[in-house]
Amino acid sequence: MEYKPTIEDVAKRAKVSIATVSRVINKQGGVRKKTEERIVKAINELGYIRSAVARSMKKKETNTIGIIVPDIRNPFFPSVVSGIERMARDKGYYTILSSTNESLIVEEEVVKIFIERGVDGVIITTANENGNHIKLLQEQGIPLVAIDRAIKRFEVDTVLVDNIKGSYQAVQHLILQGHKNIAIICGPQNTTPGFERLQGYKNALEEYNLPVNESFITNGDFMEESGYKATYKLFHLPKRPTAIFSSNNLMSIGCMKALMELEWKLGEEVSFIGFDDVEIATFITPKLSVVSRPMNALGEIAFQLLHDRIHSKESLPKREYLLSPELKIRESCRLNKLVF
Amino acid sequence: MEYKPTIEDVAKRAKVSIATVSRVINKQGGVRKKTEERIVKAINELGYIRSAVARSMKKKETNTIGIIVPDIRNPFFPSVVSGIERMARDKGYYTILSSTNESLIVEEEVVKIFIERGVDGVIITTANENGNHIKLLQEQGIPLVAIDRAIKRFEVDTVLVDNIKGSYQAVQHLILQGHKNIAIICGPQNTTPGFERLQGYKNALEEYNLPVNESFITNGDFMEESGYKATYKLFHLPKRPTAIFSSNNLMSIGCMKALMELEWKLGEEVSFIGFDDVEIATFITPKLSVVSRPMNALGEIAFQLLHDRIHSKESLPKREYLLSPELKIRESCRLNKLVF
DNA sequence: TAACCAAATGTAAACGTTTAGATTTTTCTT
DNA sequence: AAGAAAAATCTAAACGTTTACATTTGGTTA
Repeated sequence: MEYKPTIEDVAKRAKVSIATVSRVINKQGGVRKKTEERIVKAINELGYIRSAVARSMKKKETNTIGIIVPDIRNPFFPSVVSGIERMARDKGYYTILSSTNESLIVEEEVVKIFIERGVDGVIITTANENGNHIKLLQEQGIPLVAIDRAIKRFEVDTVLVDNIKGSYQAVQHLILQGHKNIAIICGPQNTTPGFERLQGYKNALEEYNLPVNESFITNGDFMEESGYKATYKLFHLPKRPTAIFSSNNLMSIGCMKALMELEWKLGEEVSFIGFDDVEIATFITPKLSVVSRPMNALGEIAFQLLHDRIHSKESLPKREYLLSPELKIRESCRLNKLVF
Repeated sequence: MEYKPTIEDVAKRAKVSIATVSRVINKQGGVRKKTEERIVKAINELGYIRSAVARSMKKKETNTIGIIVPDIRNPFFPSVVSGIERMARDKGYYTILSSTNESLIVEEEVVKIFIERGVDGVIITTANENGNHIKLLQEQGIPLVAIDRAIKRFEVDTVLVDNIKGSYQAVQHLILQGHKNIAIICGPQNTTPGFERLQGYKNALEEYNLPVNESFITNGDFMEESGYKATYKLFHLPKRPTAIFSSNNLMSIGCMKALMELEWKLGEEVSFIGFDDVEIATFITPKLSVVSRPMNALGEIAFQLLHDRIHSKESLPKREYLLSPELKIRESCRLNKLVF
């Protein structure tokens, strides 16, 4: 059965006009019961399925929202996406998801495609805060919400986690355990989380009158490999740090791998705390302490904001959510023996 | 700039007909250089972006493929999806992804929506092999490829990993280490991987003339919790197994959590091997042995098959790929001391 | 039972493209 | 320079809906 019946076929078979068929498909009422039954019967007999494409064409809405994430393999994002998806499905929206691998170019392309496809809104964790594509989106009047990473140059609804607070607390915890030589594995400094987590680190040191040692600040790109390399670098420093704070989950994993290879004893020779919980955290001995984020909530709120904006007639003011991360103290931050 | 320019606006501005504009948008050639320049200029000045919706309407193709997975939070799927996506983007296709949480109902709904939206093809890991939705897809003539889980009732292109072989090898390895009391944590028996992995387990036992002990066969649903519970059950058996084979990654994690709580010594009192590699594998002591699958390849092949089918005029025969899993021996399968 | 009214149904245009076929323009040939 | 051939361009229909507005139907009232 290659032939796809259209609303016209249904109309003919039920001996009514296409307008009435449309009316029953869309449950608009105002159709005599008997006619409706006839139409429903025709629909079933023909196996008619209405074309969302034609509908979108006329209504100028697609009930689709685009989601852009930098890396679908980072478990943080599936969790967020999962939150978005559940809410969206509930409201009759569907999601089209793209992972850009942190590529600015791919991200711009994806946005372009999303616009072509007429998405009703976009939720983005941008790899490219300053890109031209954000402007494009705004020019088209397409609602946008930024998640996890802010977009400062534009007025955009935003839902973030308090990175500064999170990393401040993490580093503070380390300090209170007596650590003075605390290293950080940074994320990219042109992203909100990368930048802010370094900021929180610095704030904590300053607060406790600890000097900032530039050699303890290592660069990473939120990928596992970079956490691994950074750890090696730290290990080979003339004066090693006694504690490491990693700016994200993947880099934490890389860091752990390096630690094992180097036989740099976690919890004894070096304490550790990471941003974002990781599956391995509770399987490593000692168990990893982490800053954990409410990922599902992040997604749900993001969709809610977007949905509001899609359906609001007047233009809403910019709204910002700042969720609190939670410090999960486990076992990887030990008292620094050197203190005593 | 709320107003969206159409092809007609471009045509007016460039003083040509919409047909010529269409020709340059689609790079079909046969347009004088000077005219083309004028048109391109007009496009840029107006910020024209062609409507994919209108285009799809006319061309009856959306350049979209639908992907259905049972659980986006299982890291196996992001990896597969990532493979699909990369290939797809390369060929100008976009993906719309839905995670069904193993729900048959959600899966049927999603398929319905995909059809409405006119996807050009579907890649599915079904939670519901026998569902009516598969038939629907076929009736509509929408190309379909099944991945990871077969759909036996219908003629469907399929790309699987050899589950029987994988679990056979895993269990064989355990047997060769001297284990006779080997337990399995099963997946749902109405899915290909769930069923086949049990089959491979049984085959191995039979091959080596070992009896099948029903109490060693525990039921799981591929979710972490069920692996956890199954392990507890095994632990409290009057006669404990000396080795456990877990049918998937999430259940392996659950199993590990239980092992730790129960202080059931991994590698000493109980050996372990799991289907699918997991992040935690190399962080646990002893390191977990696993059956690992080529996830990216899975996705890439699946897309390739789908793409072929979308573009082939004649109807292709059913094609099946069976990829080989790889046994990664690490440390969690020790010689069974009871042997000696 | 005629006239009227509300409810039900129908008509036709519009949404923004693509494309077959018609027409015009340019180029080539002699 | 005229005519033919080739190239460029245009016209108009079609894709499958939704919807404003027009028309018909059936029921109610006087």
